Amino acid sequence: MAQARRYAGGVDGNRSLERGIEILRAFRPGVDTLGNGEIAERCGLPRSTVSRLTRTLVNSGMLDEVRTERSYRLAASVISIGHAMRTGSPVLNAIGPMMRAESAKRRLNVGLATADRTMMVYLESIRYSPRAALRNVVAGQQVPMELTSLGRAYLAGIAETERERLLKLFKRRSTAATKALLADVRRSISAVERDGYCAVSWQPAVLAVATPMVLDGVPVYALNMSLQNVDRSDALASEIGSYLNAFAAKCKEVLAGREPE
Amino acid sequence: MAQARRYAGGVDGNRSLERGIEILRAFRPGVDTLGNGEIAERCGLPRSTVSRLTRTLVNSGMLDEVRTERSYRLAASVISIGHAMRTGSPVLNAIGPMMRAESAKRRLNVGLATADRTMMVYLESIRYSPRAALRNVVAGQQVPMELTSLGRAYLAGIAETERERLLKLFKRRSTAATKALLADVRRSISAVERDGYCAVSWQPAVLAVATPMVLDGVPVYALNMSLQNVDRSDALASEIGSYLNAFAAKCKEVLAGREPE
DNA sequence: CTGGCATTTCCACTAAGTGGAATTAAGGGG
DNA sequence: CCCCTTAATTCCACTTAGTGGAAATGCCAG
Repeated sequence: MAQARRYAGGVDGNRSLERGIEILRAFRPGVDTLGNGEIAERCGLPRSTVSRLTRTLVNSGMLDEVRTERSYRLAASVISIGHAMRTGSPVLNAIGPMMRAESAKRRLNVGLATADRTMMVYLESIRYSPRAALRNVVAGQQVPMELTSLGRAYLAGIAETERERLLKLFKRRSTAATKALLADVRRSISAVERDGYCAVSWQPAVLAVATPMVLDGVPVYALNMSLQNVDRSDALASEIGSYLNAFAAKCKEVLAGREPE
Repeated sequence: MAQARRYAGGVDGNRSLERGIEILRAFRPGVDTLGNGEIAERCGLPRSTVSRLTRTLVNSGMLDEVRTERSYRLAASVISIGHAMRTGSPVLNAIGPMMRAESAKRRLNVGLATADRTMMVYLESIRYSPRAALRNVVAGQQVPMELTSLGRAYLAGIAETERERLLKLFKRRSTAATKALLADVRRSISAVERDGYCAVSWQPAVLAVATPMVLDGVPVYALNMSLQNVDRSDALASEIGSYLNAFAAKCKEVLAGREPE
């Protein structure tokens, strides 16, 4: 009744399109090919519907058909759209070069990310390495929001209602240690409010420190700096934190200055 | 009549999904934000329809709304899907590391691309630089098929019917020099058939040599090697061409060996 | 405050999409 | 080699979900 009618002639959106996007999203690192049956299961859609939608996606160039195994793979078009996204991102364009410089100057990794549902996705990640190794960019890589400094900084940066919505989702999906985890997340959020940054080591021997970037006209981003092969220490965290605060301030300045194009 | 009915209850696909994808595609490097009106014009769709579809794309996380200027931007989700594509590409996974090694060994740029409609899109591009500079990856970048060695190698690798279809499209869009250009394209295709590779310099002082990679179960790819700041010379082209032929052969071997997973 | 432009909502219409059932195609033993 | 299982695709009657013109709303500029 009060149940807002989804998918009538109007306000709510387009069902087929939503479903098609959901199919594309079903492909993630680790699932390189999917057959119609598997897609139907994962997305909760009737098989005949999936069959039609995947055909459309193939015709539109978003999926490649793997005839031999009756399955599909993401097509190269998706990376060209991804490239367009990076190219068109004013935030990345403005501070990408600054991130590179900062990484070299401070001798640590510098990353920029924003949210994709309950994950954080890197727009850029500059890995510092003395020999300037090649593998710097892992743009598009996702890390879990609730476990990472990036994610927690993001949570600290968004509106409260949205934050609570997300926290509920984590509660629902985390199987174990939920209570403790959520408390830890809230502690990180408080840290951001107090110090401007939060520090987390969700991967062994990696210390990561992140801060939110709240700007006009774009989603909330998070900046991080991280170091490998170190022990967590509050002194180190606060040193990196102060670098990060200074860097974030500089970035915001630049973005405020060049935004009004 | 004979006009195959598009968009009935079946065989041809889904109209809304196709349109939604077309909207995403309207964002390309150079067009960072688009309003509904502009989208409507570019995609040839009624404005009210675009309004609904963009809303859906926002809800699905593919577009970000820029309230201040009543327009949209590609959202970060698209790069996470792009990342999944690269992660799931068996070809890129297999030969990406080989490309890196080859680039270092031969001291030149090595690229891997495939087609997105009438453009070639890089899956990977290893730029050789003595100081191992950072900016190596331009994955997702597009270059015109008819003007590049990559594109012409690709054309040489695909089925003839498809090739002729594409050539007709070039004829239609090229404003000038069509005759000469098409002849040049055909010359390159013959070169591939004769020598295994073709050489083109569509950018000043860059010599690029490319060869097709025709494999089972995946689209046709093209590999290229290129050098900056050189004069075009047949001797140089044939030297690089022989490197490329050898490298491509090695790649095909590896791919044949590890395909049957 | 008013006029012009752009976007969104409304709404009657019906084509377009849906999904269960039937059909076809694809391996895998026997 | 052929049958049998399993999965994908096509059919088709149904009707909902999407459409697009027109009206309404919202937004700036002057």
